[in-house]
Amino acid sequence: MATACPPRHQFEDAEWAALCANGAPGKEAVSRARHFLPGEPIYHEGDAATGLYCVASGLVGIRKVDADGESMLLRLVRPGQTFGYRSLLTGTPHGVGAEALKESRIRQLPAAVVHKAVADDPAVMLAFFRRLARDMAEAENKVMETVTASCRVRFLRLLLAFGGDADDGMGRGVHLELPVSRQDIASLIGVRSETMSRVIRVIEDEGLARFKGRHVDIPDARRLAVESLGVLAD
Amino acid sequence: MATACPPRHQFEDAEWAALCANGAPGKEAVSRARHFLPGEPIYHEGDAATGLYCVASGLVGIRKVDADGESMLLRLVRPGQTFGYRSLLTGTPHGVGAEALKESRIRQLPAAVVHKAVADDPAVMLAFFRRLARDMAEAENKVMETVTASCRVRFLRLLLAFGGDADDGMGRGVHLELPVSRQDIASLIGVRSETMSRVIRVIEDEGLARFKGRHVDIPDARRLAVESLGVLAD
DNA sequence: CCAGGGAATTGACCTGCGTCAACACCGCCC
DNA sequence: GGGCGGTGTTGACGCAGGTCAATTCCCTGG
Repeated sequence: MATACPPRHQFEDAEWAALCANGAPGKEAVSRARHFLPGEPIYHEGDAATGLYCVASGLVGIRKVDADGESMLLRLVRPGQTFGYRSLLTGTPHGVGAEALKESRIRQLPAAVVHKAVADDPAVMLAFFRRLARDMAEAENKVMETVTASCRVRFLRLLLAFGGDADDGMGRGVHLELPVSRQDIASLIGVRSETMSRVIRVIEDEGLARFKGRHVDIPDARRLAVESLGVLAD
Repeated sequence: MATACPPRHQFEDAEWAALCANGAPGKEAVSRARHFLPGEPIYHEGDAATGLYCVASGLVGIRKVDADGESMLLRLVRPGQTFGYRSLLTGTPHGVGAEALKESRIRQLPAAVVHKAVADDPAVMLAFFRRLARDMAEAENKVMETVTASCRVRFLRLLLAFGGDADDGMGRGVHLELPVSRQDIASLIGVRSETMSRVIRVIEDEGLARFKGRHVDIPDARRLAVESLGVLAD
């Protein structure tokens, strides 16, 4: 998946663009923006939907807690992406919670505006469907991975998803920044934070990557990509 | 709308009903039916979508294989439910495969008919969105479960989902039939079949249920439901 | 500058589940 | 009947990763 995306920070999602184009010419009029601090919840599991959200800047995490209070980070929502559309469109309570992971600026579109846009233009609904289909595919991959792949492999794949695949071709050496805390990373791949530490240590010892705070240096991205495929005994 | 088939086995899904009402008055004309034997594939991962499917009778499994060839059963599709709509509507190749788990009768609606129905009536798209939202919620639950719950608990929950919660109130004693082989059950909860056998043995020893072939007797459904919540101390 | 608190790391220990291998069961065809 | 492939069961064993506890690191506020 080669991603060529320089201007990626604004309205890259089709449905949000459609909504703004459709809902109102002066989109600033209907879309309010709010500020959230790290850890601050945007909505809780079980809440009724009140609108549609879009990350203007910062980072949002979609979280779910199960019966025994165990919580897990299901996915990240990056700048330009919308979220909260599912329960808004189905009219059911949120099945997951959303919270700011970094200081974030979140645009919100009132439910009425969204419903009007959906009613006015059938293409909007299709755009949301596509978005949900992508999320669904990712969820299915996640199920497979957590069952079949070791936590080491899952972490390597996450690194790639974070941009470790941005190989500069020959410059040899990729640098990236972890978007969230290690605890959250652990939660994303479904392991304890202690295990996360150990895995990172092993990966450093193998020379696959170096970790300093949230900075990661990957000397050989190609090798890391190969390792991320799992131990398929050559 | 209920013409051809017996009581509950037909068109219970909103979107399929809408399609038939909408697409053609004489629906038998557009909806072809085919027979599949157990294990027979309906479509493969990576195939392009050619139409929409609905289980008239039998049972269908949605399967996914990962890079190393490991395969896993993601969910079951029961009579009356549609499947294959996702890649049809997004225009992308199937991300998962579908196969008959029992001898099955599958109705198929050509892509053109579905697209016309979607274009004619916006409510159809919404119905599909709702369906996908339900599937997505289940996928998210599955992710959580595989990470947090033991395989014993996951199996108990699956039993409940299979109808073990059909408590007759006072008659004390629920009987149900496993819809698939033990290998497939193992695959559904993401464990090896050997582990599956052992878990079943433990559950029998605890007196939670008795297994004979595909028949299961649950003496105390309430107790099983409690156990399925996990080992939350005292 | 130090104190305090959360994040991260490390160690010791234990167990759930995968793996490998052997075996039992059960329908099916010759 | 007798071999036989597929499905399920059982045993022995190893290890990945969870758990508990102690320690260090880092950041922020006084």
